[in-house]
Amino acid sequence: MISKRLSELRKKRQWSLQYIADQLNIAKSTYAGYESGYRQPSLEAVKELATLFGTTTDYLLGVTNDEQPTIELTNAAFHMTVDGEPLTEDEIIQLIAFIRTKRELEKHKK
Amino acid sequence: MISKRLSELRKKRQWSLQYIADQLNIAKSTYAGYESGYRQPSLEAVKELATLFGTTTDYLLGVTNDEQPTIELTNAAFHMTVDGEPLTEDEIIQLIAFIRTKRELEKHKK
DNA sequence: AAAATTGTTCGCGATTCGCGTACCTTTAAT
DNA sequence: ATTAAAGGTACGCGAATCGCGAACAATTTT
Repeated sequence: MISKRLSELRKKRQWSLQYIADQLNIAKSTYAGYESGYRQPSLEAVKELATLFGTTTDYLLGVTNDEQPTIELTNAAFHMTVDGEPLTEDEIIQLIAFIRTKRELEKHKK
Repeated sequence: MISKRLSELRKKRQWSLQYIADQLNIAKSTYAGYESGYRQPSLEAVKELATLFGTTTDYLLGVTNDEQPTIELTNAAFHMTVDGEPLTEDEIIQLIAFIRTKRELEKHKK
């Protein structure tokens, strides 16, 4: 799974194997091994690759299929901030209501 | 890092080494090695551990420090949904404005 | 078409894995 | 209090896997 993800991400960015190897300070053949599935990257390498590609380790490992995670706001199983300030329970509720109301209005406009 | 995280999460849940070992189908000593730092789990094991603990691999690996990720809404580097429907760019902008305005009003109320 | 860059594969030595085992500590049962 | 059971820690062993360098093919650049 990770080999597929790495290969996709690298090609999308048009980066060479050598470039990535240089960024992580590993041999080209080592990184090539990750993509071919011949080798598995260390946990440390996985972290660095996620950072380099601007994605999450969950995506690289295939825990999730979203390169940028998708968040369902009605499941408050996570924390949100605006301008660094955490949202309160109430604010989240109002926010969801705001979106729902707006959508309801749009629907009738048609 | 991962050893520290695993240890914390397990203790918080009051699970035994054996219990986790059974869940992942590995030897108790193998999992114990993860917590002591004597061994590193395979990528597959990391995935399963994240699922078992209901957290993310990013947290286990120390990419993030939030067991439940914190999302800054003004960085739209991710996707959001309400009732399964993705939010549009505009909706996000309005939503942030909504929160900011509300906070501004609160401030003056005091 | 020659040179340079990129990508693929593989053998080697070194490292690290997972397991079983042994042992100590803590908890539960009698 | 004594014993049994369960939880936790440490380590040796054989097997598996790592990272690297090297050799070579494929592609791109000059």
